[in-house]
Amino acid sequence: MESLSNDQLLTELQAAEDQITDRIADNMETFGVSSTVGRLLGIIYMNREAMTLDALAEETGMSKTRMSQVMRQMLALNIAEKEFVKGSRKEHYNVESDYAQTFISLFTTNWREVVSRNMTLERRLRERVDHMKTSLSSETPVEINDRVEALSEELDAWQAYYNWIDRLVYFFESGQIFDHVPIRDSQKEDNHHEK
Amino acid sequence: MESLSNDQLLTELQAAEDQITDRIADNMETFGVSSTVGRLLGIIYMNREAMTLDALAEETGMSKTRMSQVMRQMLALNIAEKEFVKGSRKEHYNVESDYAQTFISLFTTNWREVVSRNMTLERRLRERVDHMKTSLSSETPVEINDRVEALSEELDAWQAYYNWIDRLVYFFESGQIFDHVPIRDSQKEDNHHEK
DNA sequence: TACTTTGTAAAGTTTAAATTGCATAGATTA
DNA sequence: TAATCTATGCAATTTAAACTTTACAAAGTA
Repeated sequence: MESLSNDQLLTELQAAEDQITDRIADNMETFGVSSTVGRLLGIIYMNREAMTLDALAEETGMSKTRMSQVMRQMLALNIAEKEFVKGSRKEHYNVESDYAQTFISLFTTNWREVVSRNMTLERRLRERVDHMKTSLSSETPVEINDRVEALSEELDAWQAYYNWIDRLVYFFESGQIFDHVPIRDSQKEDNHHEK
Repeated sequence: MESLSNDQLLTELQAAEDQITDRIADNMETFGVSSTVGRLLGIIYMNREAMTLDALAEETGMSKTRMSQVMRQMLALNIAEKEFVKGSRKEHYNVESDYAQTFISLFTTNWREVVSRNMTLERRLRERVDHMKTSLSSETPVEINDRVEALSEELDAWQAYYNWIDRLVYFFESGQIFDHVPIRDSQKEDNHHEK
């Protein structure tokens, strides 16, 4: 294989770094966030230090307004933070540099929100079902009785599920997950679990 | 509070069931699938038995073509399956009725795909980095040296991360997660973890 | 055989999301 | 105080996704 000139090396480096950025962006979509969120995460991460909105706009070729919107979204998702840089008035944004930590932030932020939305509705529905139950009598058609009963059981299953997710989120957030699935695989050679 | 007539009960039941379906659909978006996927999941789930494309189209008011598209997607995601019904030539589709199992199917399907896409790229990139390394010499500018080194370390971190996700997926898929976060919470009274 | 029924591909349309350009508030400097 | 610069709200536009219509192949039925 040919040895590479310095110029070729630089080109290769840039290409490889860009591919990593692209893939980070790509993977981020699995969390249901827009690809630009992933793009910025990749760019700031690979830059290895905090960046301004202007720098990001420059890098992506997008408008500064969009950069502002996306960074705000990332702050809300807990995967970026503002960083003070003395001597500069501009806001500098940095991202979590630990992949697994980013995973956990996104996972917990997303699901915590779902759990919250859900438990509220569950409480409201349960009140209504209880009300229905008090309206049942011996003259109520059996079909209706069954449906109310089924609905009540459905709410139980529902509650159990969201309670499970809630505990799951905590399992991740508290770091307990790392006790059972450690970052570094203990089995060095055979690092793939059996089929 | 007023007691409800049978007609009112039926209306209330329908309203509650619809709200559950809607919320299932809503929550499904957290997995990054379209809301219609969630809608169909909710409808078939609440129907408690397999449904045909025509029935789904009827229920949703959408075209049969769209139902076909979405069901195919759900099969790919492992959250639905075809079910043979004798005496009918139509295809009948059913869905997983266990919430937690659905969660796991979606989680593992999505991330397994990410891991796969990723490991392929990682291998290719590593070859190229190795090639770059052989091209380095004592005359190579230190800046280039550093970047190659940084890239190489980045690939290590990357590999460790995806390997972690791979093991994480297995942790869910194999059901080990339930050993540590059981479906039914053991602490009945205090079923919320401390802040 | 011709005639239905079912499911899906291809192409076209509609709807929703992402993105931009402009305008402006707030903060900083001179 | 005016002059300047940053970040963001908002309306307008572009782009991508969801969805529909039409068309057709495969398999069944009469």
